[in-house]
Amino acid sequence: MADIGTKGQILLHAARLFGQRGYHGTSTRDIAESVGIRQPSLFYHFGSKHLILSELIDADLAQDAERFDEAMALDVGHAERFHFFLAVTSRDYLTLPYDARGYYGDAVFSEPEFAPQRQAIEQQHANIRHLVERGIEAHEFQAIDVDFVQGAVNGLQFEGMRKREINRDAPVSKWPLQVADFILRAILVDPSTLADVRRTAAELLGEQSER
Amino acid sequence: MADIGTKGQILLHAARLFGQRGYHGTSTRDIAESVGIRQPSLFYHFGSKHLILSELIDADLAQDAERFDEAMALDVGHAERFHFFLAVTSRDYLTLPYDARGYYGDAVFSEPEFAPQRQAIEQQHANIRHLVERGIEAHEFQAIDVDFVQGAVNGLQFEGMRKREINRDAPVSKWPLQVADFILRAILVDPSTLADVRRTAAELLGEQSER
DNA sequence: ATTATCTATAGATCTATAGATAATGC
DNA sequence: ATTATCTATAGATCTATAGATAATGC
Repeated sequence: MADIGTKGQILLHAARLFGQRGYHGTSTRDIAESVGIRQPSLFYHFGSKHLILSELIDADLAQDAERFDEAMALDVGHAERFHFFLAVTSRDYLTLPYDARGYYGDAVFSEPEFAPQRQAIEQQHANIRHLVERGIEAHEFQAIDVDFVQGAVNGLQFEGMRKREINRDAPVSKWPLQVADFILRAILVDPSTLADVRRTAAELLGEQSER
Repeated sequence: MADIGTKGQILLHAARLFGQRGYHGTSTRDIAESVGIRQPSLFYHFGSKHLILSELIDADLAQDAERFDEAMALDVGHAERFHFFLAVTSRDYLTLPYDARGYYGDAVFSEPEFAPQRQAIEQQHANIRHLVERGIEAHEFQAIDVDFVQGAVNGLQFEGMRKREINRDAPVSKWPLQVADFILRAILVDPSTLADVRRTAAELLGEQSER
């Protein structure tokens, strides 16, 4: 285990506490106590409480954007591309060193301090809609409401984070492929092709470094 | 519009604010100002802040339990029963006079004051698993992980509430059937039967009073 | 000199209680 | 008498700043 320093410790403990109790349910004193320092010492590393959350989210969003580019660069069918994207992002969310549960779900994002993050989240949603639209155009996916599918993806990814937080021992390793399978089966024109799609996408997933 | 009295106004405004900013992000002063009374006047109607949230949740959970009993009493196949249950509960969540978004998603539920609600939520999850298990035994549903399906149902229902809160003008009326269709298509042994399942279930839904 | 912590505390909240006040209903 | 509000405020937070202190590195 690498030494992540006090700043890293703050991010780690803040992420866990925000996930468990929400942003407003966690005080800077809670975070400091968890890290083992005094409350004002936090402000040496972060200018304000909301910058702790911003830094956590920005890391997640940057990774999501990278995963979209990776998926777009793949020379495979739209079903395989979307399956890979869903599985890899679901896995990312569950394996991040700083746990992301409670972030997006937390209503705190409607506050003005987080306007830049809201914009990045909207970009991510547009990326998902784009993947689904291409699949529909290629007649691999049903002519389904792309906004609905984007919402379903969101809902399932949040739920994965929530479940992990509630039970740390849950068999999280199965979740990413379950999410990808579930969504693809629901939208594929021919669900019987799912086994093939899954095989190809799972290979791509295996090649990915888990970070 | 019926006169709901000050207590009803408090529930209405608190529900909206909890949904927008979370429980800890909403002060009793915020609620009182929204209603148009002074902050201490809230405590004439509710003994404490957390009793406002408890009352809101209890109403939702009681309705969910009723819907499960209704679904179990139907003399139809397991696919139709589950489709009906998903559509009707999704619709309930979106048409409640006191809006439920942010409640379950809010991490506040892990706090000790809400232990009774946690127990009722766990019962609701067990009900969903029961519906899926019966469908698997009857070979109408694939041999899918019932815990995963329960989580997917949760994730989609939360997402519906979230989307409504963000955009009040969103075409919410389509969402309940979209959720039911999406989940059924993903778990049915033979997805080509979905159109028939949907027809039967949608009729049952139409017979239901929207409350 | 720089880095990273600490103690002390300002000033702004927050929930909840005490007790006064006014209106309604017997 | 009961119901529903109000003003005033206690007492417990919360975020953030000021300024002291100690350790490390030139």
